[in-house]
Amino acid sequence: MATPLEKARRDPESTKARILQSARRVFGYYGYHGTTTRMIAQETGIDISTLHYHWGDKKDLYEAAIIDITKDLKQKLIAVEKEIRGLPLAERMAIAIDRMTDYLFEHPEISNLILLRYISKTRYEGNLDFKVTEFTADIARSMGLITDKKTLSTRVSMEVWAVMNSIHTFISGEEFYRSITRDSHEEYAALVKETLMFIHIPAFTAREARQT
Amino acid sequence: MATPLEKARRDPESTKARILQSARRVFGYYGYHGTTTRMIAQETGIDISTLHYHWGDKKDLYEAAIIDITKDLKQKLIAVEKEIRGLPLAERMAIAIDRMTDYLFEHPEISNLILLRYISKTRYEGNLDFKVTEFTADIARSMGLITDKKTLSTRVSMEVWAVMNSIHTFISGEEFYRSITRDSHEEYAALVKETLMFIHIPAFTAREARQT
DNA sequence: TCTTCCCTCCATCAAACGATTGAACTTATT
DNA sequence: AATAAGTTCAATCGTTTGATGGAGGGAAGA
Repeated sequence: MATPLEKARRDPESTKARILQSARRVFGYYGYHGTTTRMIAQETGIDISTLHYHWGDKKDLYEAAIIDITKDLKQKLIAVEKEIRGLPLAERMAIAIDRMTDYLFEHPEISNLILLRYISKTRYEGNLDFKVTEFTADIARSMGLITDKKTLSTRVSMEVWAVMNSIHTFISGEEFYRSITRDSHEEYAALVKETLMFIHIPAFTAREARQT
Repeated sequence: MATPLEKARRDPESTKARILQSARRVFGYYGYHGTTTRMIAQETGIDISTLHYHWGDKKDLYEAAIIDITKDLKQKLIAVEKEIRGLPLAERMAIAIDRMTDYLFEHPEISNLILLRYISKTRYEGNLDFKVTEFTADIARSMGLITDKKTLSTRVSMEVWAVMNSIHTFISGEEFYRSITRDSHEEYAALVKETLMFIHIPAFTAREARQT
């Protein structure tokens, strides 16, 4: 039994899937309350009632968008993990940062929606019980901080969270930051990678050096 | 000639100031569009029309709240800078992180509102031309990354931004994060400081060591 | 051709929202 | 006491918002 979301992910040309794509972008840009169903309908090029026909009410569509971006992000993380497996720590982190920033710059709404969920609250009680824990464990394993999921301490997940959020804030903050520096997107993206590697790699390699 | 905001900051007991305080909290918690003027009025314990009498329309109040938290943050940064001046880099950063996290945990709406401005957009064109540049320069000088404001490169301001945003995300994300780990506030705060120092200090001290 | 099912839009509703009006109340000044 | 200025609130206005009902259209099968 396929959920509506799974059907939409399989057929990206369908109206249902196009609504979801628009929803990701608009929700990511303006946040939940800053987005109206009319905005999403207009972005998709359809009537509001068509939107409600496919996705139910606004809250349902929002939650579908959240789950959708989570799946995309997880998929990407698994791909990156495959690529860096076995490499030395510094190299592993450098490649992971490079790939993830590239990917998130192409899909900034992922970073936007994730950060918005951390920071801001909707006025409706959301019933999305996120599996952030196992999600974090995936990254921790990928970074070589733990060997299996059972040993994930709060301290380690905190470190993983710091690295991920550092990337997300740079992606989400591009428009704001570039409005000050007047850099091009390419300059900004290069600067982001440099800075992320400069800050995050030394901490983890230094600890590895201490431990061996 | 005192602006309305300056008057409100001088007399914290006035209705006008109490509205501003409520506005900071509610805007910070729900974001601009997630906040209604009625919510702020109720939080303050007054009627909506009183709110409009003192602060004009919603947008004006929002911008006053932004300016207010910016002034508070700047004031705190100056105080911290005085405290750490002359100390070695690692110690300087450790104390700065300690003081800033303590302060922001007491006023989480500051972190919330700052991050929300980076990430999410309001549907109204904001005319707050922020002096983020000189703001960033203050911190850079405080961290000992530059000696005077003129030499602030984009790269250095990027590093400053990364550190500040790292703190902000941990402050703003407390509720979200603790809903998973079930830690107490005290445990969380200690963990945040540890993690922030673990990640951010090595990068800067390593570079200092290379340069001397 | 007729029927059925899926999909789309027009028209519309009730509730929520930002904002204003005008009356009443308080305080300070003369 | 009388006047004026400053402040508060109940009532209300016009608009936006989320959501729905019902009519129309087109494809597939009988």
